[in-house]
Amino acid sequence: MPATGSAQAEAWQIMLDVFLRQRSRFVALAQEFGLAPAQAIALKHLDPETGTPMSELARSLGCDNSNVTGIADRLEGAGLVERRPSPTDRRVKTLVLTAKGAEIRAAHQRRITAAPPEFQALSDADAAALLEILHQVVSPRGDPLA
Amino acid sequence: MPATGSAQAEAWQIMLDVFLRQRSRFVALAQEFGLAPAQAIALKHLDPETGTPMSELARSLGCDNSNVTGIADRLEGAGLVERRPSPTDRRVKTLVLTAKGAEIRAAHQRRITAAPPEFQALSDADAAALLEILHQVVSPRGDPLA
DNA sequence: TATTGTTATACTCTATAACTATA
DNA sequence: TATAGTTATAGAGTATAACAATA
Repeated sequence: MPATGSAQAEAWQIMLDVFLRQRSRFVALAQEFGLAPAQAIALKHLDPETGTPMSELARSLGCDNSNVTGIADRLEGAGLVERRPSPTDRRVKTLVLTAKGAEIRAAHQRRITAAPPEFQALSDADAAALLEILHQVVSPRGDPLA
Repeated sequence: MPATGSAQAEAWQIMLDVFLRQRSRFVALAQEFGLAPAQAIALKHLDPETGTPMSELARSLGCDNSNVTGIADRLEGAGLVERRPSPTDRRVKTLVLTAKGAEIRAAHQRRITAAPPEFQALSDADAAALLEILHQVVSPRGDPLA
């Protein structure tokens, strides 16, 4: 069923289609690293330098604090993160990547950010044009699509 | 951290970013219709004309048959689908949308396919160019990104 | 009073394995 | 033998509500 309406709407609908088709790929890739999908997303949101307070992670993930407790439990159980008390606020626990966690996070990021063949097949000119247009949609700074 | 490497890879990485940002939107939208995320995706995959055999739905969703049993239970409990025996194979049950299910499916599709403001803001020329390039990535026929 | 993290509870999604009824 | 759907079981994600410690 072809998208009807403006070119803007049609483009969006194709993007939606791409999302949907990538879903199973994302799940399978996370699994390759022994991660459940939410765990992979959580790892991605952890600051590799400073670590990230649990409540901040909850906000990044758009979920409840109580949910993060369980995700952190499992990541900690797998030896990928560590709960560290905040020096400035004794209520806060900061999730910090272990060496193993940092390694897995980086490897997963490398794999997931590698362009699929269909993107690699674009001509340089098309890729450059695509990049420029996407930059308008997701402006480098600011709150794109938020 | 800016994407490094080819324009192809950079474009892909921006697409990934858009996916991630849409996640919570998708969940919230499904919830507006009283649907869990997987239920919304299942509804989308049901053929509104003929209905869809449960095992075919399992393949579309990339999950096990046993999983579809539960999803179908809940959709049926909500009065959105009906299990109907196949006339040609007595092992098969076809999931058919009820009137209410068809309505909710259509309304949800209308909402989710509406382009976000950032896409609507593209110039007609940019939108047309984007559309053309995306068509190369997801070719109208064939197995894009599969 | 408000926030952080936890616990308890409940529901959904998911897979595996065992089962049935068909084919 | 193989497939379609179910059931049982288990683990993961999610939210709400209640709680202790801290701000």
